[in-house]
Amino acid sequence: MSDDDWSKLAPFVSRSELGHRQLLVAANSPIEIIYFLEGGIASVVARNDSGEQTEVGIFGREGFSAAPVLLGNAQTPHDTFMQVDGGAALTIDAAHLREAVNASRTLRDLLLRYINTFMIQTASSVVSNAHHSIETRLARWLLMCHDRTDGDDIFLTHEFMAMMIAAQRSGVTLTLHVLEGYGAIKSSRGKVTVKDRSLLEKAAGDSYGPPEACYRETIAPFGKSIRN
Amino acid sequence: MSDDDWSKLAPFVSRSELGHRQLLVAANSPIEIIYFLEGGIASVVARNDSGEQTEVGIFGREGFSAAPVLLGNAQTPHDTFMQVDGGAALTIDAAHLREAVNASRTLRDLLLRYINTFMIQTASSVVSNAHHSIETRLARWLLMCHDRTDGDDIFLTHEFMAMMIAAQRSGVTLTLHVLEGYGAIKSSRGKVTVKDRSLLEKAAGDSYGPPEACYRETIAPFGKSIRN
DNA sequence: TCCCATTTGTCTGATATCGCACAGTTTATT
DNA sequence: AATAAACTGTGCGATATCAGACAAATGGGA
Repeated sequence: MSDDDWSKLAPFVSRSELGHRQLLVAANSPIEIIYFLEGGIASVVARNDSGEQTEVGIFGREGFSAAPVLLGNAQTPHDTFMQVDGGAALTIDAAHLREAVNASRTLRDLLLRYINTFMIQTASSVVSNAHHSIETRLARWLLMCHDRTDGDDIFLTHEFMAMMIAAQRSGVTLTLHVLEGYGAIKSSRGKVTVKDRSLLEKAAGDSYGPPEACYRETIAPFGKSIRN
Repeated sequence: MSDDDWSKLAPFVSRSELGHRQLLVAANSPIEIIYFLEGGIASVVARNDSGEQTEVGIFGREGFSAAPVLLGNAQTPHDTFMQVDGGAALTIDAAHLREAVNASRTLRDLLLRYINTFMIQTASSVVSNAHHSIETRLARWLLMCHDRTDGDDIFLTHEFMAMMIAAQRSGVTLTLHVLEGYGAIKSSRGKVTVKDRSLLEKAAGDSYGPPEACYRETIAPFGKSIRN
């Protein structure tokens, strides 16, 4: 982000420690505060009438919770919450952000470009849920988490991963063992450690890649905040 | 759209007849021309390495092919093509549209709000592909097509629907018979006729609704172009 | 009118995943 | 140290859907 844009935002930005599983955006209620993560991973989740949850996207340091606001909607049907703890986030009032974005074309373009990569990520999930096996989906998802994590440990339970990739918990346990058999990861209670990323990428096949490529091409040149 | 915004765009807008299955946006190549459909239905489709296609979204009269452009990307990993013929579209140069959108906040807000509903639609497809049966997915998809069609006939082959809902062709044939058994539709060669929309909605359950609600709340007030 | 390409109807077995249950293991609590 | 809670390992029948084949029907073009 340019110094100029930052100087416009800075007066309204504060910092907030994020709790475990903290809700950043509640479905169907006005969005007041926007979070720009400093670390950790947040999940955007759709909840259906019977309470079943499905992940439609994730973001970390590279992203923010403002997509609906920047697209002119005060609310969204999805919940957004912290999934992997990561300390704090920069926060700003929705109203102030909207104002700044309308005042600065460069800021607007940067944030909209991110929304574009997020859309592509969601589209990628449509494809994965449609055609890929649990093994492929899990590998893809672990890669996305790894991209947004410092180090190689990802702290999550099987139950949680199951929700994220839309599978049974027992299926996740089984599949983690398979990936572990490849030597791609090491699975232990509440934690998955990435041992050999290239093996994970092999397992994910072409399910992993397009959103990341888009990010590299359209956003990374303007500031490094995602790995690679 | 306001008269003022329209007067700014009008000089650059032309009209173009659309051919059967015409490609509106080709994946991974610069987007030059934006289409605003006057009728028919277009599909946004992801193609994977093995040529398999998966639909990530559809739009009709209410939409346009400019999402990546308006989000600051000159290209996209997805193809967009006409799926149900519908005559013509208004077209405009990507560059001119971008200019107009940057000049007019009201125009920008309107188009971005549409992109928001499109994102919600895609998110909804993530959920469907994750959790819903073929019957539910097909019902949802027929409803979305019906929303964007004049009259009750939807001209499509089973093969095509299969691709759209990520299922086998034979599964679609079977499921159409089931829906026909309910009295919801009538299926004939190359055509599905909606007989009782409420029965279709019942079959779709909560898979259908959120994107449509968002459209009604944030866009419909500013100009009618989708049914209901 | 006839032919041929397209579309649809209907089978078959194979299989990935579900849905659930329950036992074993690890961590937190007191 | 004892107990409870959370998490993981594993098994098994049920089932939706796949994957593919083939025949029947339809409709447009020669």
